[in-house]
Amino acid sequence: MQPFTERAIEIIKSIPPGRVMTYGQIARLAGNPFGARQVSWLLHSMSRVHKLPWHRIINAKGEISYTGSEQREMLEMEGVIFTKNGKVDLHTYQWLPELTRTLEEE
DNA sequence: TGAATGACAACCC
DNA sequence: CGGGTTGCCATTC
Repeated sequence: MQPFTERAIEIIKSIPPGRVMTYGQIARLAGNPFGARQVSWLLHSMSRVHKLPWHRIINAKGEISYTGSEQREMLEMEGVIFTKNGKVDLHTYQWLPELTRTLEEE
């Protein structure tokens, strides 16, 4: 298992409810600036054994990629509001592990 | 071993 | 803003 994978998993697991992250964001934090695709691969591959909040991972456009799942509903259930375009306001809901506690304290 | 694929991203038109 | 193209990386056939 590569460090990238482990770190990515750690990051994903650290995403609190009602928050989302983009593939690229995770990839960079995990050490692979261009590993956005590996994150997606990682997700549907590892989510089987690991209990990862895969539904909190969306693309850079703030939209759901894997339509055909209940991802959207799951997020809405956690308090994420979708625009009429079916997108998420990243500026509001994107999770930033770097800053954390300071900003997100309500 | 080489080619194709993927729950993406950035860029260009 | 939408659609098409290119780039990057790891996995699978």
